[in-house]
Amino acid sequence: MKLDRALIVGVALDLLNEVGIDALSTRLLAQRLKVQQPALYWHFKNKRALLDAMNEEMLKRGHTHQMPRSGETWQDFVRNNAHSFRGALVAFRDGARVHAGTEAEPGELGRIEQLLQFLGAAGLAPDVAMELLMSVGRYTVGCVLEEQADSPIGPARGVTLDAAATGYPLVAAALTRHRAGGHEALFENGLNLLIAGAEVRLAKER
Amino acid sequence: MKLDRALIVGVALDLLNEVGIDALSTRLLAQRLKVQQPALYWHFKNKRALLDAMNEEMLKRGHTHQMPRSGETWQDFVRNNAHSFRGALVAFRDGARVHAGTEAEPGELGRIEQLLQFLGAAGLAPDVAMELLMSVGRYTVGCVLEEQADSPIGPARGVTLDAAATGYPLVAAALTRHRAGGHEALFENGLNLLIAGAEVRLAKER
DNA sequence: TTGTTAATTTATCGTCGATAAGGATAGCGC
DNA sequence: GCGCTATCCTTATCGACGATAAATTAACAA
Repeated sequence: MKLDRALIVGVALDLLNEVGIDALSTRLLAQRLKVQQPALYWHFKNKRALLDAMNEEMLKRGHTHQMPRSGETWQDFVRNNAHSFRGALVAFRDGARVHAGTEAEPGELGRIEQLLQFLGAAGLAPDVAMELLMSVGRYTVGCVLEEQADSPIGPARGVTLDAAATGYPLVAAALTRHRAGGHEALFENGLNLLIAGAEVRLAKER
Repeated sequence: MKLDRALIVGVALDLLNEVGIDALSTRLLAQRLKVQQPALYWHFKNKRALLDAMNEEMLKRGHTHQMPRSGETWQDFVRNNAHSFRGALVAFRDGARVHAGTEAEPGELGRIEQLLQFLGAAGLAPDVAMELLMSVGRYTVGCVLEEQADSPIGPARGVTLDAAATGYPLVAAALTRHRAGGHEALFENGLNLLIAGAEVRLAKER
């Protein structure tokens, strides 16, 4: 079987889900590809480049809602866009850590220009819109990073936390409410705060 | 010179600022301490434990505003608290990456209980207050992570980005506005969105 | 058939985190 | 003062990692 970048990235993503980013070595990946380790360096100049490509593929597969759809309000777009981004990161083990290591490339500028245009039509000045998008992006990465950080295996952590919360009634109350919604609900909540905050800023500036 | 945990952590933090987290090896640290590398393993069971201790010290030094001060509104507290947290992370090179690797320890529960009590007095239900605090925390980590990610050396990146933005008037406009405030203003902006969002949620639930 | 380019293997480097085993040092009962 | 013990550090070494150099094979054009 002949190698190429797409195949390597695909298998690397599979492997990422199996072993996590800390155990994802070039040697293990090469073994899975039935190839010697240095072969990878023909297709990628170093591991960082491979991880960048994995990040790109991850987003390409999962981040489907990059542009506003027809009839979408700006609030809905920001919300859907953020969920799409989060979904892409959550879809892979340690997805957020893979993403966080990459440097924001230019080339996305055309898309961003269109977004600023869309949000501008709704009354958001370019800088305000940009700030909102960046805030949501950073919030999203922060959320998924923490979400994927805990519980190497098993939900033991949650139990321990609940037990420790005994004696702290308010914390306990808040925790049980959280347990219901899970990570996604928690994410949605902060996202709503950001959007609501942008709404009042928009209302004030009119 | 005799070693102890505090000395090791202190020198490790100095070294972190000099070389960054990727080059911070146990060997380099040991050399700086005029000691052989395995000596560190008497005081810390592994490197993870050392990084945890560095994180703890980092927050202890910089995160000074953990509890509300007298006369502080809940909005001011959340804002000040977040700035204090951010300040602690920004104070060290790769501070956010050091922090992001650590797992949220229990033991902070007592403090959180007090915070929920304080925010509760302002009308925020325990779960709402908790969600706000967590959202702000994750947003903060996401922000600093990205802020510390770019520009290994020099502001070359900003220039390249500006150049690339030519032809995208809205992006260019937003960028120049950002250049003025820098990372801190950008952080403050998203923080204000979160707080404003929480305000409207509070107003609605009354 | 020969020459050339692309793709991979073999061999090896230097560095890393970590462990095992032993030596040194200091305190302390006796 | 002697020996016991716990603490703290050194020496030696391991296996795994990312990466490079050089030799080798495969593919294909002239």
